[in-house]
Formats: sequence, structure tokens, C-alpha cells
Amino acid sequence: MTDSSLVPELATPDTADIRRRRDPEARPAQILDAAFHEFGERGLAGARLDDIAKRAGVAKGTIYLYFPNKEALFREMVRATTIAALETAEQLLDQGDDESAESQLRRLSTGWWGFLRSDRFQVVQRLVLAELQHFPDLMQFYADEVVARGKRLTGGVIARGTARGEFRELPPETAARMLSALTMMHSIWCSRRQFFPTLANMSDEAICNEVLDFYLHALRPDHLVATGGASTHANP
Amino acid sequence: MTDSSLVPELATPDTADIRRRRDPEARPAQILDAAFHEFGERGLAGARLDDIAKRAGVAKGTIYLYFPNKEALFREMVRATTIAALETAEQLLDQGDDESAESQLRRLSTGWWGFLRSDRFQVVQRLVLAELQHFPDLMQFYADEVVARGKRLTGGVIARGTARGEFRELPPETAARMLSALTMMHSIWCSRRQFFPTLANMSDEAICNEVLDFYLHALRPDHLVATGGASTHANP
DNA sequence: CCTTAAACTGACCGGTCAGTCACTAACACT
DNA sequence: AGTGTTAGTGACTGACCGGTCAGTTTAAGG
Repeated sequence: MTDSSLVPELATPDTADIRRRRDPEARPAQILDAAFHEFGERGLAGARLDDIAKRAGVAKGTIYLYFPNKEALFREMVRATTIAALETAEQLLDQGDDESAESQLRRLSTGWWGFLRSDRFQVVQRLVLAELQHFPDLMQFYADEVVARGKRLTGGVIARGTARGEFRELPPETAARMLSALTMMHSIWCSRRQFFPTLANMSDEAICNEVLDFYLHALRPDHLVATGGASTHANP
Repeated sequence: MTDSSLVPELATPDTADIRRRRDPEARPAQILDAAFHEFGERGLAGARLDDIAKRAGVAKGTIYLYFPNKEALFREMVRATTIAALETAEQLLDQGDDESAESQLRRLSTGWWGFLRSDRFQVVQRLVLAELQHFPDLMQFYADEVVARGKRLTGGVIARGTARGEFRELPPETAARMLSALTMMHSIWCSRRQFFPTLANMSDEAICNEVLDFYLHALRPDHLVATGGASTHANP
């Protein structure tokens, strides 16, 4: 449908990007990138392989050289991103063993929030909520590898805070779950900002801080009267 | 196509359920019921009208006598359930003006939680998260009529509690949003219980109470030292 | 009975799309 | 250039499904 019949030679002025053929190493990532976009926009059932191929700059058949079928493509997408999530989380915890638990929790949560708000994860999150129930093994993978590990990570920090007397007595598992609920739900709402007047006027950072302030208040020991600068920053 | 030629009379031993034909009043609800089941199981795109018809006990063509197309069926489903949600919520608030705000909030939240956990709403929630972005007007309807109204309702109770000195100073809109985040995310997790070891061992009621206890702790005024029976019940 | 209209049916149509495969292009080596 | 191998293509196929409509069934009124 292009006017290639009129100007056949000019139709491919820069041969550079056509010559990037024969680079089989690059194909999977290229296709996965395109899949992210299309699946994110139209969901698992709605995305068309032709569109994914077009976006990736290959023919439909090429996809089948690297992925056995549409479902496998989807699986690989989720797997790749969730693994990225894990690495992000673990990185975040490696540093700083002597700072206060509150500060550590703030650092962890802020980093995690950044990840939650990334384009990649937004797509995966939507797909997980919408379609992962049809893939029990993927769901199990997600629950074990992402949710559980994330919870263990957060729970550890919280347990440390409780031991230090910074936080009130509360099962770390519960406390971690509450933090997850607050941040995840807010990240979902953020990606629908147009529909929520209040969130529309707040920056991502402001929302993250609001959530954290609220959360830390719930962790404060019963007997502790509000101290001097407790509310917003927490540097030693 | 049935073997009516062989045993025409015996083919319909209980004429009662075949005779329920010609009951056009009942059709929409019948079809909507079936749609709930099918959409809930396979999503908007995945559900087949043939299956919905079969489940409703009618022919596919009949659906088109009552709904112009698949999308309209979906819209009607969301609309019906969210309207039920609103009525539930508003009912819950009508009573008890003299009780403590905490008790009122507990009552409201418990009722709301029951609704969130109903089969109907579970389906709608999944569809809203998964597919509503493709129907901006429905999304707007949902945001205005369900989210905003619910928030206003909760916000009112919280503002009253703040005015009475029961809760700490916090924008009611924020406080309401935090409560929503906690309850909604937990209701999502609850419907995937198999994948979350901790939740699997807790009853719905226990989870609701855990969330509420946590939440109320975050609302407690800074300067308030824990009094006698602060944690679970709150009668004047 | 017969007639009529409304309710209901399900075979069919047309468009869509995942997956296939016979073919071509690019490269590697001689 | 010639030959073999790997990468990539896109027209095609077959299944599927939303929506239609000519026809059938039911029930009420003559």
C-alpha cells in the first residue's frame, strides 16, 4: 500500500536499518520489546502477532523461529520483567546496615515504588491482574518468586525495626503485606490518573511520600509520643 | 434435531422448565447472570456469546433481542453491579449518628468488605482492572459513581472522627484513599488465596479485622498514649 | 380450530487471526 | 562463481466467532 510502485528505489533510502538483518542474537529482545507494547495496549487476547511483528520490524514467521507460540511469548515477557523486579529489590537491600530501620524502609520503598511505576512493570501488573489466572504455573511463579521474596525482604527490614524498638510489635509478614497493599494499589491508580482528580495533581514522588508517611505512622509504637522531626525526613 | 420424532412426549418430562420460555421479563437477568459467569472466567474478549447463550438456556440470537451487542452486555453488567455497590454503601451509612467514628468506620468497612468479597464484585473488579481502560466512558462512570462516591462516604466518617478528636489530623480524602487501597488490594489477593500461604489460613473476617486494626492505628492521634482497651473494640 | 404477532432459534456469513511452509536472501566457506 | 547452511519472509489455511435473519414455536384472541 506504500507508493513503492512509484519510487521503488527511494523507498529504502537508509539501507542501514535493513542491513541489521542477520543478527539473530538481537531478535528475541526486539520481539519481546514489541510484545510489551502490544500486549500492554491490547491484552493477551487482543494483541495481534502481525502487529507485534510489524513493530519489531520482522515478519510474522520470524517470531515463530524464536517463540513456539503466542502464549510462550507472553510467559517470557512476564518472566523477564518479574526477574528484573527481583534484581531491583535485592539490589536495594544490599546497602546500609547501620542506618535506622525507618530510613532503610524509606529507601527500599522509594526504590521499589520507582520500579512499580516503570512502564514495563505497569504492563506486567495489568496482565497479571487480568490474565494470569489462566496460567496457574506462571501465577505460582509470580507468587513464589516475586511476591513472597519481596515480602521476605520487606519483612526483614521491619523485623529489624521492631527489634530496635523503632516500630511497634506486629507480625513482619502482616506489616509487609500492608505496605505492599498501599503501594501496589496506588501504583495501579496512578496509571489511571485521569480518572482520579486528587492523584492527577500529585507527582509520583509526592504520592510515594504520602503513602510512606501514612504507613510509618501505623508502625509507630503505641506508647511513643510524637518526637521532634518524625514526619517527613529521616537522616541519621 | 432432537429425537422428537421418537419420543416427542417423553422428551420433555418436566415441562416446567421448557415452559418458562415466553417469559421475556426474565430474559435480561438470565442472560446477565450467564454473562457474569462467562466474562468472569474468560474476560471480555475471551467470553463467547454462544457459551453465554448456552448457559442462559437461550439461543445466541435471543441475546440480541435484549442487548445490541457484546459490549453493551458488558456495560450493563458493570453498571448493575456498581449500582448495587453504591446502594449497599449508602445503606450502611444511614444508621447510627451517635456512635463513635471508629465504630461507625468499622461497621462501614466490614459491610463494604463483604461486598468486595462477593462473587459478583470479584468479577467486576477483575474486569475493571483488566479491560476498562478500553472503555473510557465506562471508566469515567466507574470513577465518578463508585470510586468518588465511596471516597466521599468514607471521607465523611473520617472527617467526623477527626473533628471529634478520635483520629489524628489528616486530609479525609487521603485517609479514605488509604483505607480503599488496603481493603481493595486485600480483596484481590483473597481471590487468589491459593498462591498466598498466609492468607490461605485466614478467614475473610480475620483479614478484614487485621486490615482495620492496622488502619485505625495509623489514624490514632500522635499525642494519644494507648489507653486501656484500645485495640479491638470501641464502644462508648 | 385458525390467525396473528411476538418470542425465539440456529444455520449461515464474513471478517479476523494464529500458525504453517515453500520459498528467498544473506552469509560462510571454498 | 559455486555450494551449503542459517535466517527470514509473507501468502495462505483452517478454525473461530460476532452478528444476522429466514424460519419455527408459542400463546392469545377470535
